[in-house]
Amino acid sequence: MQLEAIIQEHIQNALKEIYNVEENQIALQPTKKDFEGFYTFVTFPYTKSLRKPPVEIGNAIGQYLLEKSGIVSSFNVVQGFLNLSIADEAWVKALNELALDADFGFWPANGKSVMVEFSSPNTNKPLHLGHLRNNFLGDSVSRILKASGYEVVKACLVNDRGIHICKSMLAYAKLGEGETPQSSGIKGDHLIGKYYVLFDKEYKRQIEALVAEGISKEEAEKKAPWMIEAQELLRKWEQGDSETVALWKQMNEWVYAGFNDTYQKIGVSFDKTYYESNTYLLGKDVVEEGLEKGVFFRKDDNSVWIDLTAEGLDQKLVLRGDGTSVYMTQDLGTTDLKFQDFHNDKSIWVVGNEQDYHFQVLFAILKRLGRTYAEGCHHLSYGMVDLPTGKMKSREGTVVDADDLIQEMASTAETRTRELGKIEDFNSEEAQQLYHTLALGALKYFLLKVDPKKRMLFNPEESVDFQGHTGPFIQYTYVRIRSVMRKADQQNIELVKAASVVSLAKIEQEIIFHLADFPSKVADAARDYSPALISQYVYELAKLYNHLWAEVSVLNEPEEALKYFRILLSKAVGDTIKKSLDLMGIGVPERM
RNA sequence: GGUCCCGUAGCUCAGUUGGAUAGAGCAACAGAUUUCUAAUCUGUCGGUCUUUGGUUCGAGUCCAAACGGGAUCACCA
Repeated sequence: MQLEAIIQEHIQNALKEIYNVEENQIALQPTKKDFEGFYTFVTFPYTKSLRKPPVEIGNAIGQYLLEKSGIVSSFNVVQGFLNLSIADEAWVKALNELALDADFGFWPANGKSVMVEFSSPNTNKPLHLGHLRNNFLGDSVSRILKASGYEVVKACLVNDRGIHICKSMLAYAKLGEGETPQSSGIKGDHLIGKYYVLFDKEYKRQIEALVAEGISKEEAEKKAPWMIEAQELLRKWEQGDSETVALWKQMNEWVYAGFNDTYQKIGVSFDKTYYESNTYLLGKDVVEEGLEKGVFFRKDDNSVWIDLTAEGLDQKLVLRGDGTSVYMTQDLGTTDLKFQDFHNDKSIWVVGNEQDYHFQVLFAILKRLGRTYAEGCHHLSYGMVDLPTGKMKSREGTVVDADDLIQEMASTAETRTRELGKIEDFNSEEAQQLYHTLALGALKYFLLKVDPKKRMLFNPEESVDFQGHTGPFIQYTYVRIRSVMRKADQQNIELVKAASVVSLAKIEQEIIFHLADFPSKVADAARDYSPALISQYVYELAKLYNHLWAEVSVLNEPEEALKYFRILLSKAVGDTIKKSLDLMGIGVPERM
């Protein structure tokens, strides 16, 4: 049983026995650094009902805990704050319980399932920094939900059709001259992205030319020859024109080869992939259903709408007058499909905050339609990643490309590692593996440590660091621990329960206190869909351990019992760091 | 203009759901290595928590308004 739970139970009993008050929610908080103790119970809320001064209540409960709890070693009362210190035997007992439990921090299956949809790339351009935030968030949230007891389905909806794809196709057909990833040596997704940029360049030139002839900009955007041709291409694709479809398939193959490479590099995978080319016609039956139920209505031009003004939203189009789909139509269809496929209790969409409104509307419609799964739907909205130079735009080529960035980080890791010269016995493959682990650790940690809903600024010059509050800092702490564990192993020291005779330093108590908090942190992170909570937790843990490291020695401790205790403590910290980083999709090296 | 999100140290961010004297990292400066990995540790410097009201024993946290930044309000996806 957890220390916190034990104390809470005793406080409950104390309130009952001393004041005859039944209280089922006892809130404890960590004691502030400047005060003596670990757990603090605030008595202010009880002063009114008990009609006693806060200090008196604190003293009475403190005295009770001291006598009856068996784990409170001393207490002090400051104003209405009852601060409790814990006996060393209780700390050691807590460590013994958590250190030897391989599943510590993970919650048992709760019988519920959740789908996390993320990544959802467009097939006309390679992944950039913004996509990385999406991918890392989705992957990490999936891991966190799994650790908290859910069965998780990771889904990806590939946006593989539409006018944007046709733009790349058109530019390629006009200018490609048969270029292939093989012939050019360019990665497939980058090759397609190149033609997307080329389209945009030419398109802009055509607009300017038309404007120069006196046509309005708006008109020019519609009348530019390449735009007309791209739209023609889309029509042909929808009609199944064999030549168009063949080109589309060819270019898709290249893009997927490129994507798979990147996904593998960043360690992201999916359980189910949906392709929009298969699902874009779905949803029309939902529109029919909505019309029958009177949820939707038809306007004179035959278009179908929903009126959501009662929910504080607007009227929203769900089907065009000519009977063709819009984004919302498709999403209604795919959401039904996803539910039919997996019957998930919850469904999470990891999508940027520019689509907040879309999801508000989608969820409102699902409720109106009486979908049973509507309650479990959640949009995990995250802010953009901005550059010092402004926004990233694929069309204009002003993006931080994902592959380039990872490459750059790996070479920074290499430079740094070489300077330190600690892995000279590594072979080339081992070294490359290490640089990759460090590069991704730094990048993932950097993108995940910030609250998802905040937009973040990425300064390539200084943002991603290897020192301080970073992934490599935490990886380094793990490496130190592994070094100790290897040496302990060489000395044939077995990992056993620590004896309770040892007298602990404050920092050792603090570490156990922090370790004991891990399971509830996992639960919090799952509840809030926030990897940032895990990142804060593991950073704090690494800092505490480094503090211990500077203060005492593990293996050179002369007192045997204390030495074994510290080895066990080190193991527990190492395991918890590894688990935490794994929840963020970050790997740990043995040495660095 | 309507709606939503954000505003904390020079910079990047925490702040455990309303608790004590608001914390980290970076940057700057000063120290620590005969000892388990110094990608580390210790210290100094740095604050009108955007502003003004309100709620109460108590507000960075909750409510209202204003100001500043962003997103969105397409028969694009």
